Amino acid sequence: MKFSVSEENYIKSIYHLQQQGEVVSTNDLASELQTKAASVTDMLKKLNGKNLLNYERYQGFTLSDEGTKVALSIVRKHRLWEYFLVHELEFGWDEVHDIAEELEHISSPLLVEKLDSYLSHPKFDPHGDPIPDINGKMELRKQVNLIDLPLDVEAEVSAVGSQSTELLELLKHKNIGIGTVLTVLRKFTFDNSLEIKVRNFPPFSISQQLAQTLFLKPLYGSTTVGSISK
Amino acid sequence: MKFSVSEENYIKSIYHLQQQGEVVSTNDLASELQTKAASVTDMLKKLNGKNLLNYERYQGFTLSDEGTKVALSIVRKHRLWEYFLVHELEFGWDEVHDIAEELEHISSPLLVEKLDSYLSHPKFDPHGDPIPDINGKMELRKQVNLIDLPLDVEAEVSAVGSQSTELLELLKHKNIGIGTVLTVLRKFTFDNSLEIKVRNFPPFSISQQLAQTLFLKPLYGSTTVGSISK
DNA sequence: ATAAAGGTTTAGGTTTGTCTAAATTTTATT
DNA sequence: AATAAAATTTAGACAAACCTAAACCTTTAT
Ligand SMILES: [Mn+2]
Ligand SMILES: [Mn+2]
Ligand SMILES: [Mn+2]
Ligand SMILES: [Mn+2]
Repeated sequence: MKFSVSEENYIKSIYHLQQQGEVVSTNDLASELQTKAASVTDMLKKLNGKNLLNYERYQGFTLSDEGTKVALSIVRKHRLWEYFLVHELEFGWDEVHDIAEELEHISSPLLVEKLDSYLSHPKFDPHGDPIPDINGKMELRKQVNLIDLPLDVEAEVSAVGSQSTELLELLKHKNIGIGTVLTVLRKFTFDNSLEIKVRNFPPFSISQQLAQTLFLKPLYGSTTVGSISK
Repeated sequence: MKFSVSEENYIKSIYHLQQQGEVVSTNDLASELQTKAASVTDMLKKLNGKNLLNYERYQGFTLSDEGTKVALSIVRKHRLWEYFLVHELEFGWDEVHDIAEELEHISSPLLVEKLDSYLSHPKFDPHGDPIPDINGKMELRKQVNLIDLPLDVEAEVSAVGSQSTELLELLKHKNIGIGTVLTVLRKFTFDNSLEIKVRNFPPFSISQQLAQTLFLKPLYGSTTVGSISK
């Protein structure tokens, strides 16, 4: 089955929203896709007609098994292309999202598999998110939100919770990226800000908003499953 | 200025038709794009409104300077991606046209330039066609049609006149590709077929239809400018 | 020179994906 | 339980890119 760019973008967005809160609402999807609720309803009818959704009027919706398979294949393409752009073409990890948003719709399955081999079957994209294999299986990296990281535990930044330019600009300024190793020195309850330490830098502080978008993998033990971004 | 996939496909097709016969007709463009003349007229009005064409009702049309610039940038992307697919991803040169037909519409100019660097600024695509540089300039390879190649002159296949699967299947069967060096041993006037010799193979014969789609670069001297395919 | 043929454009529709405004259903509040 | 608020769907329109059929030019042939 072949889908339009629009259909694919809807399917992928539903997939991402489901990662957070099980059932998805019309308004949430509209705001995710920067469109209007009425347009979403139209598309829901179409996708439901193609058996990609579990959908009951007024009750929210989720992807069917078939829909999930389609979503995972788009996510696979998106993350493989991001990996290619960063590791082969030398883009910055903060520049690749919009380009991958287009490349993910190229339809050749053979292309995807050749690209995957060419890149030696990478397991994670440049934002730390796992790349589904051809069957939709992917590694679940054990991640902790920075907010939940205990004091003095060394951990490596492994994912960021959004790809907004604003966030990536701030991370660049603070010299934080995927792979950065840090520990939390203090937590301030007044504003939930954190004092953190990165090797070779003096300690500095991070706002609650920023900490909430960072996911880390503790270097020794201490495992929790966290949420996952695009 | 940003154009839709459809607009870009029209612009590129007009460019290719112009390479053959100066002014382009509605019907020719319709058949090139596998669409109907009425649809072509609709699009001509649109492109003309954007100053991409020289168009007068009933009189045919050509690309304006602006239109030519747009066309060359799409051709550049198409051929760079084909080069990438063949030389990096190990596709056969007969498998890449349709994928490049999609990739050529990815809109990031930075991506194109990074890809060009990554590939070390190739000058010709896998079908022997020249790749325009960022300013639209490209090498004009001196080519002769196989029909016009004198007897016993060694020449290298440098371009094929179409990308149809049927043609490429036949070329594969005969072990002819870009780079193949051959000489013409005899010409038969009855059916215009040719007896040719490729190094390490016994002589074999080629039909007029096939010879007409092959363009070659003589290895010593003997220069003519030939036409150019996609 | 006129008529026929061929090529091109216009008129009027369809599909896809979007929108605003109005109607409907669900959920929250008193 | 009734009402107000919020979320969702429906109704009706619109632009893009197609289509068929009919009308309109241009070219070719008698
Ligand atoms: Mn996309
Ligand atoms: Mn990513
Ligand atoms: Mn194309
Ligand atoms: Mn080519």
